[in-house]
Amino acid sequence: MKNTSLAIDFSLPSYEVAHQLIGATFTVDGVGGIIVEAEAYDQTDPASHTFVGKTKRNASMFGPPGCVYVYRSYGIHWCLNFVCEKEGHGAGVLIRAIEPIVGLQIMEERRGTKNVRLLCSGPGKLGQALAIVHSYNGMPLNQSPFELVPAKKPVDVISGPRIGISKAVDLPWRFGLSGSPFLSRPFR
DNA sequence: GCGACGATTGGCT
DNA sequence: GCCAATCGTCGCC
Repeated sequence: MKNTSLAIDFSLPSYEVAHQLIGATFTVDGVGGIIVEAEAYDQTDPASHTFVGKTKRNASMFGPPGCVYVYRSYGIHWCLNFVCEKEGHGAGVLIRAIEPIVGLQIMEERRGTKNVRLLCSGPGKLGQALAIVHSYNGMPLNQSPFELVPAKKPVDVISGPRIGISKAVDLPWRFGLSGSPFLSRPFR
């Protein structure tokens, strides 16, 4: 499948947005790179944080599309999502992996490694490398410190089952840049 | 108030 | 491959 989008349309269903995001460049305070892996979630999905309805934690995912949803994972990591579809729908995309491009040295320092493959190859690592903090929760993507630039050329996108979930494990809502060495795990 | 459990990671066997 | 770390959120008593 080819990603042919010229702009990210966050009013689309989350699986469409996740597909469009592959190949886009995303930075926080000028640090980041190319999104190579993302997963879609929505309210009809038992694996989604929003499946149980609106709560204090997931409230921003029921907010306007094009904003971020930040949550704490396993009491340790900060994970980053983009809100999709329509206010009140509870849909979003988890950003799982980025190919590090800009601000490599800063990311190396934050992550404590010089192995570029280990900088952003997972939602928790990415959160640490880009210094995602809870105060970003609900903030719009189209303004500082965020910058999101769609892929300029079509890229090869592959899909498969999502990772680390126990419900709806068969839904192929994980999307990735074909052949990228910067994925959290390979597609098969 | 209390307990179970994660959209994970990194270190050890 | 297995497992501990670590804590906010949610569900139930």
